[in-house]
Amino acid sequence: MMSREEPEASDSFYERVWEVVAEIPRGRVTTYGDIAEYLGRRGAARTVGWALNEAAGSDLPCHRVVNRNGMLTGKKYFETPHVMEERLRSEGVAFAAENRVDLEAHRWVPSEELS
DNA sequence: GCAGTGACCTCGT
DNA sequence: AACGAGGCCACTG
Repeated sequence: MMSREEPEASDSFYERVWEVVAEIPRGRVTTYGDIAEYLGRRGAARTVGWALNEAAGSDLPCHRVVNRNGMLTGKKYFETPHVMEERLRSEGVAFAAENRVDLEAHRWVPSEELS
């Protein structure tokens, strides 16, 4: 059989999530729901969070993924709760409130940015 | 194959 | 406005 190795191709839903997260530009943020909807699983926002949990500690910019309100719900899964906010601030992401980014100003929707 | 898990989302009180 | 409960979906044991 032909060994067709495609780095872009992903078998599991998790790996697809990681592919999308890896494409999030610096200084931008997206939501769990947007990623799930882009992958064709509109109700799988929780599963997206699962995928990021598996990716914790990897090179993926999982700090750029927030919930519908722009809150950093996953910050406690980082090395320290401050890492997520520090990284976002260092990238130029503005905060609308404590644990809440300015989603309107930095929102990045994969279905609109990716083909 | 069933039951449990969870970094979400929405509705009802 | 704050709190609780249910629904949704992918993965593991």
